[in-house]
Amino acid sequence: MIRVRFAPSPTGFLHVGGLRTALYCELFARKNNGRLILRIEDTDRTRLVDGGIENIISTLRWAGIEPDEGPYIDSAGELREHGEYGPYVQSQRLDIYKKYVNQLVDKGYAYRCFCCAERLDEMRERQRTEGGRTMYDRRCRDLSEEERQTLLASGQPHVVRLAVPFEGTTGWNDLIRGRIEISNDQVDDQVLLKSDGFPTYHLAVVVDDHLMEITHVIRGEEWCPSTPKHVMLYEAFGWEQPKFAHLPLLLNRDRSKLSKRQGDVAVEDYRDKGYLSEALVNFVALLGWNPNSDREIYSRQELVDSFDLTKVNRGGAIFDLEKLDWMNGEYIKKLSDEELIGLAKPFFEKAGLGTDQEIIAKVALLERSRARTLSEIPAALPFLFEDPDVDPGLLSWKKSTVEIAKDRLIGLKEHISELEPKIFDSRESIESELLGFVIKMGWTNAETLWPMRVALTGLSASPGPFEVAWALGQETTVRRLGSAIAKL
RNA sequence: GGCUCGUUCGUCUAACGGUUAGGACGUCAGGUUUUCAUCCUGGAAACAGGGGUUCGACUCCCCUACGGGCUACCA
Repeated sequence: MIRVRFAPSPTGFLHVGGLRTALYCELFARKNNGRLILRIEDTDRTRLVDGGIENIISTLRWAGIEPDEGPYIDSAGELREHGEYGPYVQSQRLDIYKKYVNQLVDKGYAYRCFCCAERLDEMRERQRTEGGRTMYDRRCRDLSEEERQTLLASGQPHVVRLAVPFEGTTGWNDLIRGRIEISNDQVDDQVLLKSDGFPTYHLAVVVDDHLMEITHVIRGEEWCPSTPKHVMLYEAFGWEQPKFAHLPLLLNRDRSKLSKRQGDVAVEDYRDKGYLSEALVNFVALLGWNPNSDREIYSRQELVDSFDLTKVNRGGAIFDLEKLDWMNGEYIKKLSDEELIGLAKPFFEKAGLGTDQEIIAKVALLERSRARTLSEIPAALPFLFEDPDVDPGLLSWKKSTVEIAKDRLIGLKEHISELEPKIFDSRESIESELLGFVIKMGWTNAETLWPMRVALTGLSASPGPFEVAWALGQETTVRRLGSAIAKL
């Protein structure tokens, strides 16, 4: 049984890079009929954020990622856990780590270190000025049993460090990168247990992955340098190692690791800007991997079916919004009317444009071919909410005359004001009615439709006049035609 | 600085060692259209550089350059 985990820290929001990692974990699990585990790595108490766990869970859910095990939010909004391998929150597993770290100390794979922060800082400072690598000098590794007992008895705070072998090399076969080997003399005597009794990432990740029977560790490339430490821990414990797959990073435009400051990195930022979760997921899935076909748009099932971890790229990918915008527009076009209206509604409320279902529906449907994000829909058609200030100079079509514009507007106004109100009930009926009228009158499209559109919208670019008339309704349409005529 | 990973159009990417190096976004030019958007057609645009290996290298090896990551009692 394949078991993969997504193991974020609850630091306040889900990073889009984290979303991609979670997605690849999910695709891999589903493809192989395995299980996806969510584990919360909250061993750094200084970076905890209230509600961080709930935020991760709900954001993953928004993206359509539902772990099989781990913390979840029940229908009553309570945080609970499911699965046989819990607890799935590391801060609730402290006793477990303590037990295993003691095993390591007993067997000589780890040792207690009493060095204080000041000494470590000084040491690194000196190492830096000497131009070499900055690593713990292993002073406490050589403490005699007597010295150690004395320090321990004195209540001196201490950490537990991994006793890295002095010689040799440690490596692993990365599913994405192939064999990676690192000389042991480059590996620091990593702190495993902090003086506050919390484990560091390195200890906790190995213990938990083993206990939770994780078969594949899928994580970001930034973990490559510390993977030898993890391999050493597996060896020290005598545990079978999982397979490792290190994903390429998501990058800023300047090719540095994707970060705040250079744009939005929180998934919720994209949600709030009006990106559809399907679009964001589709986009992010194709950053670093693709199904080797000429298509760009894939359903979730298609992604699952074609996913292949070993085909993931090795180079980092710039998170470029232009293509995301296009893709989001494609997804908006595919939405049903009901879906589009439902999704657009919150953005109207946020823009302070009310919750009038009818007007939201009209705006959303008029904008669907234009919109790249949901948030730009409410602001796109201001003339639906109040009468525009029409520039008289704009009213006649560029290749026509003011006289013709005025004549057409008068004709349209008279005709429209005499129409049965129910013709305005549907977009199709009003469009075919007015189109038929223009043809019957023998008017050419341009010299008629341009003035009408400008009279109704005041804009040089907007949706077509008939659909705008439908959206405005009979009364407003007639009124605006009237005030435009008065300006000519 | 040390260690390590990477490098195909501007961007995301495809290409059993044999292709006019393909697609998509963006861009440019046309077309459809009352305008914008949509839609259609077409164009420009890439194998980082140098050595090998090979009958033949984008594909394999080495070097260089450039870029990234890591270098915490953070993950």
